[in-house]
Amino acid sequence: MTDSASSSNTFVLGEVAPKDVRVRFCPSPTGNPHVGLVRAALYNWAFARHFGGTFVFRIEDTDATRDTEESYEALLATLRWLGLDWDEGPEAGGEYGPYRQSERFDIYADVANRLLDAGYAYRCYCTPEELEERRAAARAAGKPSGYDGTCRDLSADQIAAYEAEGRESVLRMRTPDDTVTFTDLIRGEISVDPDNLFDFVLVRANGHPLYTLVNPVDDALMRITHVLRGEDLLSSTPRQLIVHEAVRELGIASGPMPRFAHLPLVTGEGGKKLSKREPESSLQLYLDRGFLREGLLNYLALLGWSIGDDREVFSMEEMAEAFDVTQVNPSAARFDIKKAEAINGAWMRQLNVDELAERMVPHLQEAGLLDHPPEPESMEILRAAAPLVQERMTVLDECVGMLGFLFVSEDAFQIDETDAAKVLNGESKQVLEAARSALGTLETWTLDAIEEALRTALVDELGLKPRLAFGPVRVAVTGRRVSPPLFESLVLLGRERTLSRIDSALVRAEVG
RNA sequence: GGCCCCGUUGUGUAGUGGCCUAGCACGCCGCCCUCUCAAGGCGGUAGCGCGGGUUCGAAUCCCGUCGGGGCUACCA
Repeated sequence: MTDSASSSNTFVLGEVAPKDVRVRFCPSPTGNPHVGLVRAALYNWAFARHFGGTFVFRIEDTDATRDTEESYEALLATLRWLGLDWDEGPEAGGEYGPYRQSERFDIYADVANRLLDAGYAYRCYCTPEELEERRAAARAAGKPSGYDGTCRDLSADQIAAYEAEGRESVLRMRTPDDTVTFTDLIRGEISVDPDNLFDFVLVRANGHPLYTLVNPVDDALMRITHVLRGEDLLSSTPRQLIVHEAVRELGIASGPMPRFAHLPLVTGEGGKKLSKREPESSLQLYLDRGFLREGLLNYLALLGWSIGDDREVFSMEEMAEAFDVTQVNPSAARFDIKKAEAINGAWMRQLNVDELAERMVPHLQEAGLLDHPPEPESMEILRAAAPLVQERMTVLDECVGMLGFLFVSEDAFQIDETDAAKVLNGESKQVLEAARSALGTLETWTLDAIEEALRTALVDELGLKPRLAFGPVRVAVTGRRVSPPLFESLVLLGRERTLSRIDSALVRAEVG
């Protein structure tokens, strides 16, 4: 280990032994998993694996009006698919469970009561309308618009009066009159003075706990040592630190305070935070297009972190080995689909061909080109075709356009109209006729024989430039101007289908 | 409005006071290779937001300024 790495470790770990590191990924199950979420999961995973610690997966489903079971399922499926394995959490268990907060409401109720009894929190009877009015006034006056403390020190009589009135109340945390300071592992010291810390709601009027309570409480109870999360949560950290201290003072939890690292936001086109409503943020989109898990993860890792050495393509094992949270770039990173595709392309080329063939199967099935399961003969063709398209694809779904001609039935075979218009015109007729007769009389259907026959007939005898010679044949047989190498394609297609497609194209050329 | 964070080519980054006339990758442009498209090779384009300090020396430290972003809920 280098000197700088060991000093960085001291800074990051403090008194925590590497194996005792505990981090968590705790999304709320609303909507589709998006790229920012996955990046956070990845960094937490890498951090845990780097130190040989524990990666906890927790579901923050405390808002019944927004959380959905589908989203929960999608979250699990996504992490599983990506290979970001968790040590504790849903379906994995663990000694600090349950890991779905909706199953922990009794715990939060107990903590809330103890906070109230000990005076760390108090009941607030302000109505939403009243709050909104005062907020607007404060804002208009150029002052901070946080809670003004109206119910902070209510007398017993006032409380009785409100209760008699039938007013509902929320539970509010009483924020101490001290500056809150903490050291962010990425950004350094951050402090907020008491004038900007306001009493915040812990429990709704309906008795359901809020994130402000459950997040720090569970982090404390689950003995989380490091919190790596998005920068959008930076301003809630001082409040959480206050709750952490309170639960420790009350003996509800013990252990060191967690250290925080706020990851840079992942932004979209306009430089704004990528919200889960925007389609390009949806992970599903990238899965459908056939991004490789290795490529997607690799690209996401690059959004805010670098492995150094002028190197960008690396495995998750290599990332875990090298990951240092203090080296994460604090500024927001823009999601660049072109770069993501380039990294994915690098992984595509790195895959062994049988693996590549396997991974193309679902995409070909989705397009109706392969059966469930695929016929053995089809798999043979696919495996033979894989090396031909491997360096021509950036995402798996491109195999549908690139290899469809090999699997489509003859009556469903279609030629791209735009390509046909450019290449299959009147002049191409003699090319196709020459190709037809050269291939028709071929004794053996092999790569060398096909190439020689075609070159002789079209290039030598007709005197055509190669691109003009092979273009019409390519379109006639594969249906597109862009295809795998022609001669190899013909070998895989077979003599019969090749000749019949050329015949069809000839008919078409005559009509056109 | 208030609070907080951030600021190296179009994008992601390397850089932690001299190795920087700022490196790498993607993108873009050109050339080579070539049966298409890719891949590959070669070359080019473009950056330390600005202004002050500190220092023999600053992309690196300090201050200010401008710009961008986040938060500002009985969401997380």
